[in-house]
Amino acid sequence: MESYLQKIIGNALQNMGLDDDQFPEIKIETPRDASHGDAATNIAMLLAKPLRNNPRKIAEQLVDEMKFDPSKISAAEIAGPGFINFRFAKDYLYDELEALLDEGEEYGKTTDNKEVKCLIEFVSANPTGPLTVGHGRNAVLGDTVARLLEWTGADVQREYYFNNAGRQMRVLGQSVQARYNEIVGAEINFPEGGYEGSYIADIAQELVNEHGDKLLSETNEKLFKEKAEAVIFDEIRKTLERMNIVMDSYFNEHSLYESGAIDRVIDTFREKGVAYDSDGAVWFKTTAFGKDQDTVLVKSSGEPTYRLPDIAYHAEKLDRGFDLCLDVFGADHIDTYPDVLNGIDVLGYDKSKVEVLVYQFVTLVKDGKPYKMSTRKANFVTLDDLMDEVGEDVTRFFFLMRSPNTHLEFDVNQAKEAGDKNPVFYLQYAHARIYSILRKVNDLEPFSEKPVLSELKHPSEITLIKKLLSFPGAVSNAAANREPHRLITYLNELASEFTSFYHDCRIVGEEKEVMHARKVLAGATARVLANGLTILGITAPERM
RNA sequence: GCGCCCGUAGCUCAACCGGAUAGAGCAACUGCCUUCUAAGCAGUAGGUUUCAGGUUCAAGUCCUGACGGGCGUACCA
Repeated sequence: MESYLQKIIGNALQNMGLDDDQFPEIKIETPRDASHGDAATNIAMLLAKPLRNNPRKIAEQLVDEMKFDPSKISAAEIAGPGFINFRFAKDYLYDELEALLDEGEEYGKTTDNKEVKCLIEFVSANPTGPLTVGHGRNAVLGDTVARLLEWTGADVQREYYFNNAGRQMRVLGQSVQARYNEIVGAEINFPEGGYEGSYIADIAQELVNEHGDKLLSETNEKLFKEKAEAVIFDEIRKTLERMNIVMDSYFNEHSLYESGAIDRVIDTFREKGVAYDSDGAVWFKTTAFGKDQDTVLVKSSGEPTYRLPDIAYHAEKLDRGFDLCLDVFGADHIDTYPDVLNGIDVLGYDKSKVEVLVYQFVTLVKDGKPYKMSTRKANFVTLDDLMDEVGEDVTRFFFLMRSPNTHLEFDVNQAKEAGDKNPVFYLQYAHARIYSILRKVNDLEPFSEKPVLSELKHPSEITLIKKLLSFPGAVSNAAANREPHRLITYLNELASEFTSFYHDCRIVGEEKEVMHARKVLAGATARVLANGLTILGITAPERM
């Protein structure tokens, strides 16, 4: 419809004696207020200055010149300072509704990102402990953006990047070793800044069960570390699965050292003159890119900082042939992003293929009070705990509810409410309610013939149809902005339009043709709700 | 100090590329269950979009400055 309108407006402008390059892009938007029609353009106002004419006069002339198909557009009106408002013909709505029904589970898919090979890296928590609420937003956001991209035609790979070689992992191994020693009654050497969570003791206990006290002879933490990593990763995978998230690949940072990718970055940086030695360390000349200070790539101890593998990792991803590499991370990592982009740029990659999705922090609120969390101090709330308490659907929904770049207040009390205080149920309830009606109608009346959709003419029916038809646009808008909450906003509006229809128009007991058409409309609504909830990774129950 | 994000109803937040009368939910108030699910619906009330300038036909949205909050600013990840 949008391209159709652009075409007829373009033709009209040419009839007025303007060439293609003499007028700006014709933008079609949906007016906020339904009384302003179904689509509008501001083109007359944009032309007011170049044509040195009153926008309303231009609009009048345009409408005179415009030739539209009455089976698609029923009216074009001039309003306000010079908007041209269009109204869709009912026949158009019925045709599109029929197309929606044909597409079924596929309805809402677009080709915006067709042929785009995309890698999205998210979660990427090192295996030092269970996933926490903080990781939750990352996980759900990443997965849902992945789903949105898939719905718009992209080929998406989900990747988890981790590091099992650093200092933190060593401390983790030492922490487990200390607990092991504690259990078998030997001397405890709990490391400074060690991990205090109870899961550490659980892992140690497992080792005791498997090996008794034979591991007392271990001189370093290696074995303990490996066990901890295996156990923790297993838990992380389970937690993700519970949230409907399945990774396609796990990428170990360490492989970048083995493949020589790290050395190649340093070498190239030296060649290009953006790396130098000083005080025993290797520095990246980030001041050349506008930063206040240069940045250390390799510490004087010989250990690289995380920036170096980050750069090598992004180069590696682009080597794998992705058109788009998305990173999801919290606001605290924002500073590394420019370094990585500048780094791969120096290496000769197209940095426009790398895009970062930053989200702000989550505050867990319970009984009106915020929680402070740290994995190391073990005063965190795990994602599993949260899901146990409020459920998987609610957890996903709450993480997606807000724009990624605002702080998220996760109110556990509100999330726990099974009733009207909880926004998740509103969508699920509308879906279940439709199924309840459909069950009833199917019992009463088996419909074999095609519905007569033109029976749908009540304002609530028409409004609902229009809302259903804007679903693909809502998906593509959410995908383009990488903002799942936009889809939630849409689904809330849809559920609300449905309840108005439910309120105004009965289905069961109506005259046969009307009942049939309304049943089909309700079914289409359930379809769109289900498709939307699928994108969000939330179930669409048939009974509640 | 510098960089990034944010400031919208009592609270939590929407508002697509700058568009027409700034919208929801919660909380408050008034009604509605012998009729398809009341986890719902209809309605009332609630706003100088933090402030001051600027850009233009049009600013919550863009620019400058101030104020307030978050995060970062490590030879930590």
